[in-house]
Amino acid sequence: MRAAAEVVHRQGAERTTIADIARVADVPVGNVYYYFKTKDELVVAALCEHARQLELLTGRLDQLSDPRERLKGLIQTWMDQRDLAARYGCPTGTLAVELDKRDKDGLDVEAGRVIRLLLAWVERQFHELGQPEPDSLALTLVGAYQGMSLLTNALRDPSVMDREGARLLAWLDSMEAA
Amino acid sequence: MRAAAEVVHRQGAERTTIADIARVADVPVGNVYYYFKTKDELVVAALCEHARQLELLTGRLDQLSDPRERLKGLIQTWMDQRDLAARYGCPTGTLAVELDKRDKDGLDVEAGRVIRLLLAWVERQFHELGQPEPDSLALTLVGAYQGMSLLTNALRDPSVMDREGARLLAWLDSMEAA
DNA sequence: GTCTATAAAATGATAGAC
DNA sequence: GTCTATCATTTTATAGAC
Repeated sequence: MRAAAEVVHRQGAERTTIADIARVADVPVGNVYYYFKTKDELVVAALCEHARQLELLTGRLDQLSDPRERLKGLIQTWMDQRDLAARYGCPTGTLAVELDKRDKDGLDVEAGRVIRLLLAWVERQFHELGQPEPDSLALTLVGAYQGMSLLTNALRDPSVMDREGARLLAWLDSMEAA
Repeated sequence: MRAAAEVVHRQGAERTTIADIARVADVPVGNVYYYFKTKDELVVAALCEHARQLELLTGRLDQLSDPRERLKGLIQTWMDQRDLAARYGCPTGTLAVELDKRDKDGLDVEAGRVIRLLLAWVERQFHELGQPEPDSLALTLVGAYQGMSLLTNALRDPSVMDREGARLLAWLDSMEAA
């Protein structure tokens, strides 16, 4: 699953072959099919791995007492991954983009689920901050992150992440506490 | 080229076969290869088609005398395409995400070029508005668009585009003229 | 230039020995 | 549970008639 998440992030779901994942996981190709009946199940596994990473992160941030500091910690984590983002973009966002092109199979919905997880956590922080429209603010913050990840990636320029990240931090600081 | 742009937007570059494009263009598969030696050349063609559309749009907007109105017209155009964005995302952005996963072939750079085209035009408008850091503002505006397109698409919810678009319009209106 | 038929390659998936 | 060998399918790309 870890290999799947890593390779799918780097190469994209469609370009990734079972052989690619098997090589990174250091097992023969046939063996993969003992645990995952289809390639799509591997993609779901990659998605779950990202969800798990997100829960680990928000769990750590929840230790902080101030919701504003939690949000700033989230943004700082994103900024710390600027180089990875410049090369391969946000793992969840880029995978969602790819899966959203599909019909029929419910994989497109799966990708949305991880993003909803992030949105819900961010919304909770804004709510605790006493903001009047926490859902809209969450949309703006997560949207800004996905947008700056995409531009960082498309322009191959990590400094985009720094500049936009700094703007978001200042934005949070400028908010009135309730 | 029009068929390529359309199908690649809907299905993504990797999932799109030459046969898919040929069917939409209503020509036999073999004929496609008379004009495009490889599949990648078709992807480049789709990209050029998007660049052409962008130039048509900015050309129309340049007729407006006020740069602020030009930017608002751009955002309004994006909002008008909310339903397409909810189903398939931003044509240029989603294609860029996919091509950025590649190595070696220079196709990843090609995708960045179209986005740079948009960034440059937006930056020019902010410059004419007398804003001190037009490049940063352009990054913020285009980033916001890419982010809200991705969320609109991942959540399959056109209203995301409305809410975030309205926020951007208000943001533009709140800017001091120079 | 247009089209049909087909070659060539890549890759998802399985069978069966161990 | 692990691994090798292989099948079956899809898809890129080409050959050659018209």
